[in-house]
Amino acid sequence: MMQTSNTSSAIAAAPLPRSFYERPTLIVARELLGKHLVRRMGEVFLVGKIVETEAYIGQEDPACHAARGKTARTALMFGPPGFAYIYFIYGMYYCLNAVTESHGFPAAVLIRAVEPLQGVEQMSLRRGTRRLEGLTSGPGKLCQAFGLDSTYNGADLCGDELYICPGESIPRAKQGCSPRVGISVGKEHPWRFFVKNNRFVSGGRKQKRALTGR
DNA sequence: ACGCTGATGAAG
DNA sequence: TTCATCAGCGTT
Repeated sequence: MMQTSNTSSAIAAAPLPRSFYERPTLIVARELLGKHLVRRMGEVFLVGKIVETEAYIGQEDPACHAARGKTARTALMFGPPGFAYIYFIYGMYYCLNAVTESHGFPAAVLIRAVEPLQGVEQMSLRRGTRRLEGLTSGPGKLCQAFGLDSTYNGADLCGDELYICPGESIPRAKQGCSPRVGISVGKEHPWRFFVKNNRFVSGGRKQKRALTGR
């Protein structure tokens, strides 16, 4: 049976079914809040509760990577739902998305932040910091903490290495939404979702500045 | 406010 | 082939 230790107690939950992802992206983005992102390395588990997401929806959404059509990079977004789309950005970071909607319609949910639940030591080592807050509060940070890079691009989120399973359900009243972070187009859509008053939500630089009034 | 860093895709 | 752009982060 599965080993049990302080750092890697077994996760009994099964991955969300593919049908979870094969729905309107805004619904998936909201419902992913509270779910558990899991990376399994043998008997060691890294687990985080998703607390911030963003929806990128189709070729009509100018901020969506697939807005200018299907390319080698964006082909995964056009494929079947429930797979990981991981891209490299700003020369240093990776970002994790879950492909949504039906095969042929390009859309995905960016996982922007998680609350560390399990494997904190591993995450701290990869991140090079001991500070719990800030360990996974951002799309680049969480990929670094979870050790996710382009080798996981296309990974099946319904598989057993990198997957998302039911955690808790976040009631609508505890969800917040806002425009998406760090984009220059498509700002009119409030397609960023987060768990209110959760300290692991990134917010992004502009939003932090906005909160402090600068 | 900037430097870091490299893939991407549009322009030529 | 060059070039601006970039769904970010850390330091200043």
